[in-house]
Parts: sequence; structure tokens; C-alpha cells
Amino acid sequence: MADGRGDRIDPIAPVPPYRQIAQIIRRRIGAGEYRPDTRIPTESEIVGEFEVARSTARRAVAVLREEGLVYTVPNRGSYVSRPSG
Amino acid sequence: MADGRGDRIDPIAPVPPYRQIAQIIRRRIGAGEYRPDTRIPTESEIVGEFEVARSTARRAVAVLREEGLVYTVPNRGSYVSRPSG
DNA sequence: GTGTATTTGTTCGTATGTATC
DNA sequence: CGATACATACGAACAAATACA
Repeated sequence: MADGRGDRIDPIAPVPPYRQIAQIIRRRIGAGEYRPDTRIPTESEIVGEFEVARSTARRAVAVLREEGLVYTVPNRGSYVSRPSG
Repeated sequence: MADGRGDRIDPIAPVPPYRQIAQIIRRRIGAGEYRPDTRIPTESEIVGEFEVARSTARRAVAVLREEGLVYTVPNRGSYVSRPSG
């Protein structure tokens, strides 16, 4: 379960899918499923797991990046940020 | 003409380029221009002939692969499938 | 064995058009 | 009208396997 399979989004919830996905990944990071400097799921994997468009997957990752929770390396993927300090 | 030069895609047609290209290759296979177990054009060749991005060329090939019309050998190319049976 | 070219695999960056709410 | 979402397309970079001189 370390991969969190079973998490689902509700496409008709008031909170848009991209935020729900960001929340799920945020929780996994907090739970240590994705650790510092290791890659979080690629956009394609997010698309596959949550059955959303790539643009939605990208937005979810963008939310986490803007929060500073992850950093994105072009053409490589997005990685969990190390605790600041 | 066995190489099909002259086939063109319409970038603004309702049918997207990647499907038009798949259709053209599909037709060539049906016409025997590309025969069983022989390679179809590489992604680069498709890019050159139809003047599309590689990602579009890949999608066209993916369509044919999903239809079972061709099989792709990693790092080698895509080949015409043999008639099932 | 080395080096280079070819070819597919992967991944992110960005833009446009359409549709829905 | 704005935000969200999906489909499509082009671009760029790099990896890995294969082929060949």
C-alpha cells in the first residue's frame, strides 16, 4: 500500500480534481511514501492512476511545487524537497 | 509510388494529424507496400514525410500498434504484423 | 573494444482549440 | 467571463539498446 492505491478523486466534488490529487500526493509525502530527493509519480503515472488529463496532473504537481513541497527537474521528473534548513 | 509520396495530411481537418497518418500507413499496409515482418517507416521518416513532431509520429504508430496491425521492437522499429492465424 | 549513428523510450515545457460549469 | 478539464500538437533533452565501421 505504500503506493497508496485505493486513493480516488471525486470528479464532481466542490474541490477540483487537481487539488484533490495534490492533496493525496501531499499526504503521501507526509506519510513518508515519497521521500526527500526521490521522485514522485510522473505526470503519466498520475494520469494513469487517477484517470485525468495530463493538464490536470500537471496542475496538481504545480500546486505542490508552488508550495515548495516538491521541485521539478525538466525532463526528469518532480522530486520531494528536503526539509528546509 | 510504392513509397506513397504524395500523401498529405490536413492539419486543420476534423480528424487529427496522428490519425490521418495512421490511416495512410494503414492503407499502405493493406496495399502491400509494407509487408509482414518488414519495417514501416521510422519515427524520423514519418516526421520527415509529413512534417509533424516526433510525438505525433509516435502517436500514429501507437494507433496501429493498438490495432495489432504492427508490432514495435524497442530500439529497432515497428514491423507489419503477420496475418493472424 | 571504441566510437558513432540510429531508433525507440521517457519525461517535462508550452501552446492552442473546444467544452463545461 | 473566468476556472477547470480534455485532446491535440510541437519542442527539447536525455536514456538505453542496437548496429556498424
